[in-house]
Amino acid sequence: MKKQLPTTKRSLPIALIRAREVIMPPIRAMLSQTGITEQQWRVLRVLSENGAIGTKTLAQQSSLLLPSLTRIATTMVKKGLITQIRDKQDKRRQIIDITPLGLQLIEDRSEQAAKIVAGFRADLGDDDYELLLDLLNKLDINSRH
Amino acid sequence: MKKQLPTTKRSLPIALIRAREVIMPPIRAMLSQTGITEQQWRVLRVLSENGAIGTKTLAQQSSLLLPSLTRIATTMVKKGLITQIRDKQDKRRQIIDITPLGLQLIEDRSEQAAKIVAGFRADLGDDDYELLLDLLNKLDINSRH
DNA sequence: AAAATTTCCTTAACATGTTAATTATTAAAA
DNA sequence: TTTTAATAATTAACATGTTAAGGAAATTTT
Repeated sequence: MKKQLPTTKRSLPIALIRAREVIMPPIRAMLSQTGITEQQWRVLRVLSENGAIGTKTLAQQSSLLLPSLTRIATTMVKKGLITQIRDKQDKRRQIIDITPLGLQLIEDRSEQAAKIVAGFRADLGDDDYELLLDLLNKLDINSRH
Repeated sequence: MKKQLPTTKRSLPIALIRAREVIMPPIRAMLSQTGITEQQWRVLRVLSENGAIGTKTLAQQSSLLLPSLTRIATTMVKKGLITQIRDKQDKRRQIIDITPLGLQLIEDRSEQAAKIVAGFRADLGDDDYELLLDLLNKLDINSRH
């Protein structure tokens, strides 16, 4: 039996894009007040949770490709949001850390960001929201064959 | 009670990005054999399902912003995958249609694409797969306040 | 230890994402 | 009907996504 391609209305890749289109606008509106991008916000969030880490790890945890992070890091250093120091033990590595200014930015906006998240949670309902996160994570875990 | 921002590990925006990172590589591998991008593939899919439509509608249905579609359309016309004709009733509008070459490309790859989709469906399980799509769509629907 | 391989990161090149401004055309209002 | 407003699409500018290639330092082989 020949497999049929699902309609674009029932396509997982497209559904994931649409979901992001729904989720992001209020977050972008919030970020536009800060002068940083969605990706820069993710970098600050990861750093504030984990402290100083290598570029590669930071890229993975903030879901950025290395070439993107290289550029973003340059921008963020100029803005004074992060520092980038070469590791003395292993001179290939760069250690990135958040600055007080970066921490301040996160602090200033985290309540506002939390409210946006809470809004989506309320829209979808607590149970469905958690279920959605679980299913997305399951997709992630299953992929590590 | 002050709302807390969830960990990046439990963030919906990040989970959506990760899910896409999981889903896309095999699809990109398939597309790399065709010389078109993921976005160009979406455009062809939508056109093959709906026939000739205006640029704006096409952008919506293929989840692309108009400026992106403008550029993509130019590329695709050059490649001979689509045609772009100005509407005679309303000269502001452009009507985009798929060419036989574009249709051929879809046909040549749709079985291969369907197998990739079926693979993810199998990984997640039929029920969870449908549930995930439903939840993503629900997010979409609820957003139209 | 010299050569080959691997790892971390960067650079390059091109496509797309995103927001704002602009043009051309149509529709609506005064 | 002249002006004004709205619409469809494009252009511009900058940031990021994506793949490939490159450079420097560490690791492994021989």
